[in-house]
Amino acid sequence: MGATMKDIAKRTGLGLATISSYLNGGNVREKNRIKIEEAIEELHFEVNEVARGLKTNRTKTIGIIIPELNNIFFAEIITEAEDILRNHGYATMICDCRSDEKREAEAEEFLFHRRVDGLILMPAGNGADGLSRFLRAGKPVVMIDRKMDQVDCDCVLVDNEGAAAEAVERLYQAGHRKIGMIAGPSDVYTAKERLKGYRSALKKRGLEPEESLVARGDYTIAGGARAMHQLKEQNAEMTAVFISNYEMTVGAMMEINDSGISVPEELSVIGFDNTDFAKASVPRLSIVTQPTGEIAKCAAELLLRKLEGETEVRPVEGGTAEESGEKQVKRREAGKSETVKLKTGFVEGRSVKQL
Amino acid sequence: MGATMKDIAKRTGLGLATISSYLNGGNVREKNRIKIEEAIEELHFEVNEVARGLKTNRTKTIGIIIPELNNIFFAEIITEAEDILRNHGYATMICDCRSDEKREAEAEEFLFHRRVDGLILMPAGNGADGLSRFLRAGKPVVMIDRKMDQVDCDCVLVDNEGAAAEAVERLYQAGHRKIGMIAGPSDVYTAKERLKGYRSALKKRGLEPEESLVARGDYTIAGGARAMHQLKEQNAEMTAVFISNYEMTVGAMMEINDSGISVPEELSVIGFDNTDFAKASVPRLSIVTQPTGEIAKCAAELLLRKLEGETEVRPVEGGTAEESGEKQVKRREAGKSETVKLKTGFVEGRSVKQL
DNA sequence: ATGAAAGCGCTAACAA
DNA sequence: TTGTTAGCGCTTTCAT
Repeated sequence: MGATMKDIAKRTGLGLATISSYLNGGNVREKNRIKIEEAIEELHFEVNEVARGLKTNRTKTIGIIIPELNNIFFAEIITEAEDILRNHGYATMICDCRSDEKREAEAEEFLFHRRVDGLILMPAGNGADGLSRFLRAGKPVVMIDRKMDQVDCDCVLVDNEGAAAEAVERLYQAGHRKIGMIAGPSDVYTAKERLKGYRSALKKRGLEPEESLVARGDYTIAGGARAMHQLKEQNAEMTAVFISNYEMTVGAMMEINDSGISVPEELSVIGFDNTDFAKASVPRLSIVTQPTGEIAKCAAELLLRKLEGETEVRPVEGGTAEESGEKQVKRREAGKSETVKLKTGFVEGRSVKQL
Repeated sequence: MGATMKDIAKRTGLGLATISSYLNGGNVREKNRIKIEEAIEELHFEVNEVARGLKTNRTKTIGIIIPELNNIFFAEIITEAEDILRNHGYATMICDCRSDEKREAEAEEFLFHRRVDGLILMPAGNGADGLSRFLRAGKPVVMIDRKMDQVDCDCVLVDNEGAAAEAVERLYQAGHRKIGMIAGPSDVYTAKERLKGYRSALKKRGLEPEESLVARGDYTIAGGARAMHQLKEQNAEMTAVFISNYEMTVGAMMEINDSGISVPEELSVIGFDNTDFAKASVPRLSIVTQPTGEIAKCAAELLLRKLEGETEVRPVEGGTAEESGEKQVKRREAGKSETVKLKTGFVEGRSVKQL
């Protein structure tokens, strides 16, 4: 086993409190400081954060629960969040629950037992029971990409409705009138919002949303391909399609390519997420993008603010200062839960034809 | 604060040891079991794994250090590894070091202070100093996708050389003779191996590897695009190209599309990794694939075996039994470090033209 | 500025 | 089977 503070104390002839004080940046006489540092060096001492956590009741660890790590949208958020949190001394324990409610509940319990100080989660299910233990224990929870009315916690959302509406409006502007949509699962928050945006954009232009123009996918590649197939079968006159998440965009493109449809000549396409794929597609895809970095930043900051007791959360070094003009903060109850809704972006490609 | 074992003891009138015994699956009289369970229920007791970890000196936590979480290859490995480890009661702390040696060293220190029981890492740098503390403390380390002779720890590798050679051989078989390669950074282990494979495959066929046919990328999208550009500039007669990682494949495809080169008519292409992208490309890309699931499984199992003291590591439920025929285990020193080298796969697309 | 001592929530002897 | 007790390595009063 490694050396402990006790060993350092013995070695230097100093008391435990002095060592502790030194380790925590307290004042120590110069002479002693040197002695301590020598002892630490010789004994290879390294603090035991576990013991510290037990004593202070703060593990400096954040739990993150996501539906799929193996998904660029989530992975990007995690990368950024982990970076910010670690810069503030917090470790992150990530649990991938494979979009499964049961696994999600297990992850909540698992992380609670490990006494994480806070939680960032993107719920797969709708049940929020598992969160109660965190809330009861006064541990902050930030929800991402989903909104649950029964739960009182901070939320970081994206303007999904607006994003979908914008995509449709762009297609309308380009002269399209028969605009299809590949929608997501009817029980997923973001999917509902995006569908709402599609419909409202059409209505705004006096077009009646036709049921046949909406195909349900399940946010997977295979589902996207199926939905695309169905859409073409049912709508010979359709000239454009809006696909409402990344995986389905990939699937739809596969189907489009396989069936020899040429984009944008025969069909205009607006996809979702992942600039890389969009850029490498032929032709370059026009897509709605989500501000993954901003999402992570907001979530981490919301959490840190509660954790550090509302004291200033220093901006992470190197973080670009004021790009947050696009942030709309909506306070719900003073001092209580906050909901932040972020704007989406749009990357222009060559997959939309001007009619 | 939540209830502790002491509270349960008081509430039931039993001793601490009895509660502990109950919690750890020991024998407790039926009557008492019920009393304990009632108390746990009423007091909302949940074990404190931090305290347990302090006492037992085992945190049941594994550290994972990777160059980029935001990278499908790594993300897939993590997903799988996290799943297996959690099924064995281990949490995972993931540190993304952004391919930066300094961050990597920080991560090692960070995780050690948190007393992780073991480490899985894919080193960004070549310095292995940070690992010594783990090795000295007797904590198992498994290295993935990289081999460092100075370090004595388990390794899980992929037959990179063989994979590259196979790709080149396929191009040769299709009649190509001027075969280019987009290689990775000259200081990265996998990149070196893949380049070696390219060269040996050519030599085997009596072709002398020409320097101009190899362009160096840096394993990024932008680098892949640049390398592709350079390759075409320098080699008008080149009829095929092998691209040696996923990001560069995306970049190269972007460049190819932008410059109007048609695949495979004018140029045959074999890419690397990520089946989804390959399938959604036009035409479908032929690619070398890496067995991410197997890599994760091997790494996790190697770790668990050391952790659980060489006792049987139960296969995770649902894991397909004997697909491991392709696994070549090479013992280096009995009972000491093991190196596992896994075979790559190949997905046939339509990006290679038969000449 | 430094030391002594108590205790965070748990496990593990050892006794009973 | 169950209870008592002593720590795991640290922080934190409270003295000095």
